[in-house]
Amino acid sequence: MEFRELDSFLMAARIGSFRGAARASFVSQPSLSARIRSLERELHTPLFHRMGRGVRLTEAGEAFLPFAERVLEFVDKGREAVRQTLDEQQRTITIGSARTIGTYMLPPTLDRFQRRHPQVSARIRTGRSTDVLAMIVDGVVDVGLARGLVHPDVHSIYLYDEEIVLVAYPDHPFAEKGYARISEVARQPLILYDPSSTYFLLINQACHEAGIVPQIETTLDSIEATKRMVALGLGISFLPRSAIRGEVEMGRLFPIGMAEEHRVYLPTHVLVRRAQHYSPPVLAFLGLLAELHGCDLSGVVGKTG
Amino acid sequence: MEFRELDSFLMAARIGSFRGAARASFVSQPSLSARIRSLERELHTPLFHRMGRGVRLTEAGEAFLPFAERVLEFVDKGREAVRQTLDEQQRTITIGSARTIGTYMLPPTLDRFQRRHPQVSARIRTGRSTDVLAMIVDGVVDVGLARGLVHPDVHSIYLYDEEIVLVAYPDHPFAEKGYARISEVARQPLILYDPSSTYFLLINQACHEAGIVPQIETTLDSIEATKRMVALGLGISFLPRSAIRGEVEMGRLFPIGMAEEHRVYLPTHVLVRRAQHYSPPVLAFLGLLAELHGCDLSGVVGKTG
DNA sequence: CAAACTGATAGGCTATAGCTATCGACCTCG
DNA sequence: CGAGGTCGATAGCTATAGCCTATCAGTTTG
Repeated sequence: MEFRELDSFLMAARIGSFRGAARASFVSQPSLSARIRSLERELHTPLFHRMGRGVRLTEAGEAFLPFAERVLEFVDKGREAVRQTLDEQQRTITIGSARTIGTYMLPPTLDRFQRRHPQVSARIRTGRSTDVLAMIVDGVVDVGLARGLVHPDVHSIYLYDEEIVLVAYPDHPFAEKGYARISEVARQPLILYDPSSTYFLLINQACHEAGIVPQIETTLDSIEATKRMVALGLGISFLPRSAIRGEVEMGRLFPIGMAEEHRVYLPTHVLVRRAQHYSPPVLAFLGLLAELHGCDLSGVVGKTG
Repeated sequence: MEFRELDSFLMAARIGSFRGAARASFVSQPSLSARIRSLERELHTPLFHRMGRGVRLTEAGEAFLPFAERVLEFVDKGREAVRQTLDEQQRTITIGSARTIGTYMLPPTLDRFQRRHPQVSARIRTGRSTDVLAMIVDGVVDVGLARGLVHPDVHSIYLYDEEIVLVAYPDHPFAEKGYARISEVARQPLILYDPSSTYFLLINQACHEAGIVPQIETTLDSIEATKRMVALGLGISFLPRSAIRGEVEMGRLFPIGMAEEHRVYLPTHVLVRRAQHYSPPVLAFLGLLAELHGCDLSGVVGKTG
């Protein structure tokens, strides 16, 4: 069965004549006759009564008609669905962001992006780095901001290191000194958030390498809540430097310096699904990131030109 | 767009590899690739991400998938609908019959038909001759039994003449004589049925030709009721000979002879829609009629062999 | 690092869908 | 009643679209 056969069938049924249908379909009458004949042969029954003047549907033709119509109707709907998807792709970008990693970097970046591409609307989903990877793999989001993760279907491009700094309240002894040694940290009550996150893992790792066992007083699930608890003097914490800028300026939190070898860095990567084609908003967003952080995207978007 | 393209698209989407889909579709991998490429070109967008190993649907492909599925689904349903129609055509015949003309001839004919073709079920619709013609034209019935009518799309084949006989009750003076003259009929109260039927028209015509004005006492809409009224002695009537056989044998009605030139004959024809192909039951029914009445069907069914 | 996958590409063959020209049947109109 | 204008079917030709095999380039895997 061929679409042109269905087309000719419907046209002939509507017009009531092969010649007329052929004229309307811009084919010769023998061609249209052949199409109908082919369809009839496939269905093992005539679809039209050929009379002196014009043709008339047989019962079988009458029965087939609505299905032929719906077939072509669904082809049209499919075309339209693809068209809409493309349209939407031109105007939307969906970004997945790990909370610690992308949350404080994303707003200014996004602000800049939307200034440059005002017609593009962005949707943000947050989660842990592994969740972001899953979102990328599942196609739920177009790009992800997370720590570097290895997956055969995902490109992971390094952007920058987020420094995790020791933070105390302004009256804390560390704040007065302005720095602390790692051994001293072990004796202080620590407030950390999201024990399943990369951030948590890195801090534990750093402590372990320094041979100390941190005294974890509290864990909670929000950076903002952690900042407030530190500000209230309930303990000290490790937090991303970009997350505490405002509080430091207002004098409510105080960053504590540490020896070079004990500094903790959280690497931020941008993740995209391996594909040949990326939508214009995705390409623009990746371009902006490359521009801001000086990273190399040639291995990702350079593949097809 | 072509069906084989949709087929290949669905297969590749399901299997996740062009090579595998090609194997499953019994075509070469380049052919399947070409089909997909053609579809993508028509939709102005890639439908698959080609990765090192296998392929993965793009968003557009994901959007198109359900429509492609439904298109093929409706093709199948259309095929099935045609198949069912054919099946039913093999087992059913729908007959339209004019009440006066076919009612008393039809039951024995149909009985004979069903004895010969026990698997065929028959549906009967009744009406006046003009109604039967309309049923034929509309395709509501396969064959019609009516008076001969002219319509460009309808074959009308003469079967036999139904004699309309004068009928009286056994004690009537005509019955004692056994015959009557047309002038005598004019002085008798007449009971006729269905003033819009061909039967009524013919009787009026016969009276007019004989120069008499019939004294129509009663008209009603049923032959059976007419027979009962005649039997009760309320008047005399003209009725089809085949319609009164039973009552005559039982001595409740008496047929009155008339002069040759005043006899009324109602010609019975079989009507079929002009078509090249008739279902086996229709052909069998027409064949039975030809056999019973010795008529010639070569102009109807002989067209295609 | 070789072997075994993946899909893309090139070249050649062939089946087919299209065309024009014509035929036979039917209807219409002078 | 015959000429002309419909109708769909048929025949013969041609261009092309779709298929195949062979091969290439890249990726994954043992």
